[in-house]
Amino acid sequence: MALATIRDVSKLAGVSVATVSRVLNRKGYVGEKTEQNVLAAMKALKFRPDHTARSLAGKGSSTVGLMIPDILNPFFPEVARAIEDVASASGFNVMLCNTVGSMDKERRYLDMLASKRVDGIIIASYTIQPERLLDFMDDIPVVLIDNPLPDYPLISIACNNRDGAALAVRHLLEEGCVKIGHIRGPLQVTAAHERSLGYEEACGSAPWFVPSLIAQGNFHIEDGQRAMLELIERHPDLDGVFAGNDLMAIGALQALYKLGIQVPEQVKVIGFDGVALNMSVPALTTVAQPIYSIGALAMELLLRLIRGESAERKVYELDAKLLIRETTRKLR
Amino acid sequence: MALATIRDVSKLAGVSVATVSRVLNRKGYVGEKTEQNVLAAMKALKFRPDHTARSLAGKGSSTVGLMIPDILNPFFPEVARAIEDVASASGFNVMLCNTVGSMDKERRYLDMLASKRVDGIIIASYTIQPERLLDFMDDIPVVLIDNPLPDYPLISIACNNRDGAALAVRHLLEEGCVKIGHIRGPLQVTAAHERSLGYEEACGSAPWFVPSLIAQGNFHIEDGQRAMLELIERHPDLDGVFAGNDLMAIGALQALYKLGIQVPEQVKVIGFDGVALNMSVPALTTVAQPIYSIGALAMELLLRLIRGESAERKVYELDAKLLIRETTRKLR
DNA sequence: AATCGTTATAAAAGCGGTTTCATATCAGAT
DNA sequence: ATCTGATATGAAACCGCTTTTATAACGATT
Repeated sequence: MALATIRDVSKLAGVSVATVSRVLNRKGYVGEKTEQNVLAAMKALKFRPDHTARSLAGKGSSTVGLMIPDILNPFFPEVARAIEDVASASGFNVMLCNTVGSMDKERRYLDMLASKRVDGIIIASYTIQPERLLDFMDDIPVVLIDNPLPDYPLISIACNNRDGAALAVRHLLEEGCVKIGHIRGPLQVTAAHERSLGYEEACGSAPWFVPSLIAQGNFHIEDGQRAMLELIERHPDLDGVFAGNDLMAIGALQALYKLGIQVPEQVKVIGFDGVALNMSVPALTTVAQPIYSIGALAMELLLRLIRGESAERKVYELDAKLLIRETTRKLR
Repeated sequence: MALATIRDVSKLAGVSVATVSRVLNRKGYVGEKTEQNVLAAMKALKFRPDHTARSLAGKGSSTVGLMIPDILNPFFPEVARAIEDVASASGFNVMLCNTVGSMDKERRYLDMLASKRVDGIIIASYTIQPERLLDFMDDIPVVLIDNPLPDYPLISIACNNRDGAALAVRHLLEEGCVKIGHIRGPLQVTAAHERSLGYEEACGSAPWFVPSLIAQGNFHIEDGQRAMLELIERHPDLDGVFAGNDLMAIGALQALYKLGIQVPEQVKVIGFDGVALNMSVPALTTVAQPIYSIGALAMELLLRLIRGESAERKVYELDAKLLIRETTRKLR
């Protein structure tokens, strides 16, 4: 059974297609009885309007694109979840675009999304070129997440990385640390940079501070392991570590475990992100980004843009908050 | 600047729209010189064909739907990643549908996907009704993952849960365990059931076996914690635990940590799934599903169906494999 | 010289909706 | 009795692309 069209319905109901369309969209005048007939015909034929045709005819596609660098990074599923929740509540679908950080895939996806006439795009990217974006935005609204471009007239959502980082370091200080190292993220990522600024803000002027207390990694678990080993070698008297993200903090934890160093007794560890799954043992203290809120806000603002409502083009900054668990403070 | 249409191009190139379409699709006769003209016109107008119109006119949408219960469960991002990789390599897009396990959302999404004329659907669901699915499959090819429906003529991909579970328990036995508990997953999930069958297969006839060695949970970390506490209370002499998935194994680990019980010295723990991120300390021994392969195979088979190529409608079972890490065997 | 298969292109008919415009009815106002 | 505005409905154009059908030119066959 091929799917029924609006014309089939109109025939069965003995009305014109225009009338069926009106019923479909609850728009324009339709007689009480006519409406009933049409509705009945639809039911009888299992009519399901063709979105494709509908968007061709000028309505939107009710679809938004979500471009992220890597769905395996637990941060992004949570963002995706929020976006999907908000989108779905407004009758929108989400097209998933995993760019694996490749600029080429990014470009191809952008083209593809435009071809598919998506109504809007949410992008998390460390490599996107602002000019390409601005080109696009004439036709399709865009919202950026995670990595803002403050100097361009576009909407970005991110958390206050600098303040969050300072929060983390101050917590370590309050818990009694007197020599705190930092495992910072990739140099080109703004968020990583901001977090290291927060670290320096909180302890850069301490008498014990030296630049060699900072190691570097690419946000992966293995980087955290390696960096932790480096730090301990350089500073055996280290008693606190602030990692630029949770994954590297986990890596640090694993390295300390292998070295036989007790956490939190000998060294305290704090991460950044607060990804939903709290899987480590002992449980990782961290600075939690409001990940879900970031995603939800991004989608809400995108919806505003899509509907042509006003929305200020600026960087929306959300606060991170301290989540004290077991790697900085002994239980009981 | 509104986007250029095929008519704009035809006008600029001084040919008919049919010719432009032929150039676009490399199909039918087109003169050498004409083609050059058309190509030039396309470039000049930044022409980008409208996928919407194209699919209305009978071509596919080059889009597949991916329905999963929860993107926050780390199993699914990995599946999604695989599916996206394969899809994207063949010029397909993926529509993300997070059902949060709700049958209602499932139904709505299925409708939506059909309305959008997706070319195929990959579904992971514990609640889907086979009849609805069969209805659909006349129009749209479907591939199931994770939770097979063996009694229906459709393609499912899953791992051999029973053998994998037996593998896990035998590993514990080999490592010297003499009393092994099991934290099983949700009763209605086939995979969880299969895994508990594997457990019983491997040790159900051991002299020490009693049914109270089996606790139950819903695949979440907290369930693992609670179940572990139950088991230890019932059997203080327990020295091994096989959890039905990694999340519950992590929960078990956390519970043991709080009880001050050493892992793996006093109690050994093994999980199931092998999700990409190995975050626990000590690192979790587990039975790894070939998650990426499951996703990739699902998408490959779906592509075959879409292209009308032959594909056997059966359950494709992939082997799980033991991943020995630190929760069952002391390092060095 | 008549016939035929290739090659090259255009005109037009969809695909399944939306929307504009025209037409018709009917109740109330004048 | 006529006019007017609200209510109802249908015919047809249109969205941007694909595809079928028609037409024409051309070299090769017979």
